[in-house]
Order: sequence, then structure tokens, then C-alpha cells
Amino acid sequence: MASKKPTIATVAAQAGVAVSTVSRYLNGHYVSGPVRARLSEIIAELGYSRSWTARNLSLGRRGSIGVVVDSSQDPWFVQLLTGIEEELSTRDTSLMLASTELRNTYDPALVFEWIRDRRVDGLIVAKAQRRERSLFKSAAEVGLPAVAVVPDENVPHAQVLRSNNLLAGATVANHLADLGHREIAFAGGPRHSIDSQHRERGLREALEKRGIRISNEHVYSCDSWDVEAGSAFAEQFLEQPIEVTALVMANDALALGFMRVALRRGVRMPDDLSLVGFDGLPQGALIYPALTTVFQPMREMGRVACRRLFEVMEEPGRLEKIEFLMELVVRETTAPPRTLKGPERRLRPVT
Amino acid sequence: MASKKPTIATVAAQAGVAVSTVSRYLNGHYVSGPVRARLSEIIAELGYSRSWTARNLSLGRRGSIGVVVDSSQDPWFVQLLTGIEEELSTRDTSLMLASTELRNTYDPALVFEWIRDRRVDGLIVAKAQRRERSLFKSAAEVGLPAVAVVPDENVPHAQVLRSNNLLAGATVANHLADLGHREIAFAGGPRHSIDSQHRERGLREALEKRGIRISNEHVYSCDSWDVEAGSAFAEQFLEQPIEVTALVMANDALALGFMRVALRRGVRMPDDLSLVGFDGLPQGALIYPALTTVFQPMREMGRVACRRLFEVMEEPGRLEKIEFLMELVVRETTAPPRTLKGPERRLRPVT
DNA sequence: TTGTATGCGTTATCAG
DNA sequence: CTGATAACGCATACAA
Repeated sequence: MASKKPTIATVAAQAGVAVSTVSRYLNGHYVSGPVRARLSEIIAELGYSRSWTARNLSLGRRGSIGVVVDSSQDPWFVQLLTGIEEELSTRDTSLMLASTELRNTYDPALVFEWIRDRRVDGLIVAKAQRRERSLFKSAAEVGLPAVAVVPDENVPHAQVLRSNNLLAGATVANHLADLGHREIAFAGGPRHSIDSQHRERGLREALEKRGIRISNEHVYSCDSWDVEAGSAFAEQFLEQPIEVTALVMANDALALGFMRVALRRGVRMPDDLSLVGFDGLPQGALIYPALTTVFQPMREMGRVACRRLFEVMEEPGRLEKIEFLMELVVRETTAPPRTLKGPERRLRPVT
Repeated sequence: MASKKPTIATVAAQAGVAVSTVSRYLNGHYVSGPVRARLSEIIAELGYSRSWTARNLSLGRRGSIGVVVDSSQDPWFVQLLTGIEEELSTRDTSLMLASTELRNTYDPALVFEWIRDRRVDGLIVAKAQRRERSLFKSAAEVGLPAVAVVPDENVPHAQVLRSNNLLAGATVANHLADLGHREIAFAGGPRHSIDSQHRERGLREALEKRGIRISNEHVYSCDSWDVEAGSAFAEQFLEQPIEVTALVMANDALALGFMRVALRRGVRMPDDLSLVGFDGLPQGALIYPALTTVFQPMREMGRVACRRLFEVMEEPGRLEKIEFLMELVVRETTAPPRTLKGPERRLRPVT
């Protein structure tokens, strides 16, 4: 039973050198060969390891970063988190989580506390919206580095990681056009969402290049980005005969919500309707039929976000924008359209 | 632009008292009324807030706890994490995440480092298995408090949170019996899993009380707990005509995996087969048909795990076992069995 | 290359 | 009730 945890002083005494020498050794600064050897030996023997708290205090840092998101339950976020975790595991840094909607109502108070109290060395904010503006602002005011991952908004005060939604939309367009679809609908997220707009625009423009137009009456929008909104949309959309052969929804969550209702009402995908989402959530692959989607490298984004944050923490540097490409993942909800105009267009509601 | 961040000394000077007095004020110890008032005023005016690093150093703690799990992607874990987060947000404590299977292979090295280096004040280990034994052991050796959340194993050195799987199994039994099922199958998790065994036993015993026996050839087991294993099982199980009217799977992930394959092969639930899982993952409610399950209060367990950990951190206390009840959630995959023995038992594979 | 001295911001101890 | 002062464990100018 070790009497007490050895400190740098214990090691120094044992080795007959000054603590500063040990400190230098620990940090890989100059120490003579013999001393280095002796130290390494003693440290091993003592089972010494330095105190991160003391180190942090001395270095004037907190040793932890803050990660902010609407809800840590979000499957999208979970992927991002894994990336962050991966990067963090090599960095002697812990993380604090803040779900701004932890209790069903938006409450960023905790994050503001972090900023005010300098509780964290940096901030990663996922999917920031307009309401997060003031948060970035106060972070910037106290010189706290921040990176925004796929913010659906202009973020003037932070490093920014984005996906190329325009290209993503185009990818979908080509996929559907290749399959032979010419009647296509788009259901966006909230109207003001830039991401949604980009995905739509990418889709439309690429479609137009191939001579396909999305008529305005086939463009819809949902009030939020979540599964429920997708279901609500489906209830409406499926109320009347389907006039298109493919439906593109602005993200996977919406699409998943749509699918549940559609399946329950007897709409078969891709037979009666091809469906595409965006994001590439693992969930989409676990259901039947598996959802065709455009994959966003969330995990890699998590790693990069973290790395970039550390870069800026070490030396303030310019604000950067980093862009990621999304990649089409064809699964089971897309197929060539069935001969249209037949009298037997199916839509049999479940009793 | 604030010249520098005010420290406790700044406040003390400004108020004309000693730092120790300010410290006492901060910690709610004895200070006279007038001083208290003056201090509160000055602190507000200065925008002072104390340094958590310094505080931690002085108190000899790390200010962060470690949370260990196979994979932080696990939807079950995500629920638990939310509970932990909730509790943590009131506690000036951050968390470190360790996924022991972050890189596809089991590697608990990081956690052992935490323990050796005393990087954390406590440990929450989710779903510990036999392989985590040594981890709890070394934590105990250095006096690091640990709590195990639904370990599938005996854990001698930690606080333990469990669910009553026996009762959960019985709940399912009664539900199915009430619906009129008499031919029931059970597909467990890994053979050595205690949880799986308990769920099975609870099911069997309650069923037997109602005069229903599960024949041994209708008891299966999967190699792991995940979706893929469920799918693999389905491929086998559905190879031959279904001989039961209901199937109970040992958790939701397995059931979800089963469903995907079953649906693709044209097996309809609950028409052709009733299906039940355990855990109550949100995912189960988002698909069609929604999965009937037995809900485990993961989020509350997260909160309790965290609270209990803090209790033990503050004063070592005895090892405790806390038990939670699971609750039947009837959704769409269970219904009365269709008249059996008809010639028209359906099993139409998709081409 | 190494040692000395000081700072990091708090808390706790122990006189007053 | 309040004020010095010593930890807490490490890093880093600066001197040697």
C-alpha cells in the first residue's frame, strides 16, 4: 500500500536533482543523458505520474473543452462526439457536455457560465443556429476559441466546419435522374435554414441541367429537423394521391419520420415512391427498406473540429472555414420509377 | 477590455479583507453581515469568478469523472449519458469519455491510465462484462470510487445499478399470454449473459404459471447484443416455417436487427409473428411497426449513477446495489395471434 | 546543462 | 469572526 502519491518533488529528491530538472525532463526539454536515464528509471520505479490539475493551474489552462449541442441524443451528434472523443483521448483533456435543450426548453445558461467563469479552454458548438449568435459573441469577447460544426447560420466569430450541401443536392439529382425519375418533390427543413436551401438549390440546379424541373407545388418545408416533423409532413403529403415518383427530404431524421407513416399507410418504397435523405445516419441502414442518403463524415468532422480547436487554443490564428464533401449512399429506398400514369397507382391506407 | 482576470486576491484587496475571508464567503462559511454584503457587491462589480483549476488543486481533486462504455454510439448508452450530463451540469465537474471499442478492438488502456494517473475522481462503467473485472479491481486498489451500471457480471468492487430482469421477463410473459399466445420462442443474447438468462427465466416461469411452456427447440441465443446479430439470427430463424406465434428477443437491438430481415422477407409483424424486445430504445418507436418492448429507465439510471458516485466520492461508504424496475411498453409488434394451423401461414420471401 | 525562486488561485489551519 | 500563512504540484524565467 503506497504511503502517498509521489510528486515531482519525491522524484527530484530520489534522483538528487532539482524539481525543475525533473519538470524539464517531463516536458522533453534539455537534460543530460545520464540524468535522463536515472530519472526515467526512478519514475518507473516510483510509479510516478504528474498531477494534471497542478499542471493545468501552472499553465493557466482548464484542461477541458466544452461541447455544445441541442440534444446529445441526436444520432448525428453522437457520431460527431465519437470523433471528438477519439481526438481527445490523446490529449489529456476532458470535455464538458451542454445540451441546450436538456429540459425540453432552450436554455444556454450553462454555456454562458462556462464562458464567464473560463471553465473551458475552448468550445465546439454543433449545428449552431441564429440563437447561438450571442454565445459565439461572448466567447469571442473573452478570447475563448470556438469552432462551429455545420452551423446553419453565418458565424462571424468562430472557426467553421461545413459540408458542401450544394454538391450533395446535385448528387441526389443525378442519382434520381439516372434512375429515370422526372417528377420529383423536395421537402425541406425550416424555411430559414441555409442548409436546407442549399440542398434544395443543389438539387434543382443539377436537375435543370438534365431538363427536369421541380414544380413549386412539389416543394414543401417542415417546421423542424426531427423525426416527428417528418411524420407530420407525411400525414399531410399522403393525404392526396402521390404526384411524383421520388421525394427528397432535407435530412435523414425527416425521412425516417416520413417512412414510418408512409409504411403504415401502405405506401411502399421504392415501389410507390423513391425516397432520399441527407446525413447518412447509421439508423437509416438498419431499417427496411434501408434509406438512400448522402453521407456526411460526422466522425471525421468531430476529429477535425477538435484538432482545429487545439490549434487555435495554442496560437490564436485566423478564422478558417473547412469544407467537407458528402457522399451518396445508395441503399434501398431508391429505384427506377414504376411506369407512371397507370390506373393502378397504389395508396392503400391501413385501416 | 478587462486588464486581467480578477482573482480572490483582487477581491480581498478591494474589500480590504484577507483572502481567507473571501474564501470563506465563497464557501458559505462564517462571515459577518456587513462584510458579506460588501463582498457580494464587489464580486458582482468585478465580475469575479473563482478558478476551478486552483480550487481543484487545493481540494486535491480532479474535477472530472470518467465514463466508460464499449461504444458511445450505443443508443442505450446515449440515454444513460444524458442522465449523467443532467446531474453533472449542477456539479462543476466535467467528464471524460472512454469507448473501449473505439477502434474496433477492445482496448481499455486509456481507462487504466486514468486510474494510474488519478486523472478522474470516479468512474461510471456502463454494461460491464467479465473483461472489465480487472478494471474495477485496480480502481478499488487505488481507492477510486466506481459505479457499474447494469453490469452483466458480478462486480465485487463497485456500486451497482441493476434492472430487475426477472420481473421484466414476467411482464412480457403476461402480455403475450393475455393476447392469447401459447407458442412462444425466445432468442437470448450471448449464452453466458446473466441479463439474458434472467430475462429468459422471468419469461419462462411466468409463462409456466399460466400453463404455457417454451419448448427447448424454441430457445435460441445470439453471439452478441447488437443489431447485426439480430439480423443474422433472423436469416437462420426464417429459413424454415415459423412454428411460434410470438418471439421474444433479449434486447431491442437484436429485435431491430431481426425486424429488418423479417420485413425484407415479407414476414409481417404482428400479423405473422408478434415480437418483443427489451430496453425501450427510442428507435423502436420510430419505425413501422413500432417495437413492443420493456422500458429501462436509462436516463434516470444515469442520474442516479452520478449521484451515487458523488456520494461515495464525498465519503467512501459501503457498496450498494440499487435496483430499477422495467416497464412494458406496448407498441405495434404485438397482437393476438392469427388463427394458427391455417393452411395460409404466410412466409413469402422477397425475390 | 542545472538549480533557485517565484507564480498559478484556492482552501485549510491555526492563531488572534 | 478574521487574518496570516502554509500547502496543493508543477512550470518557467533567471541565475549559476
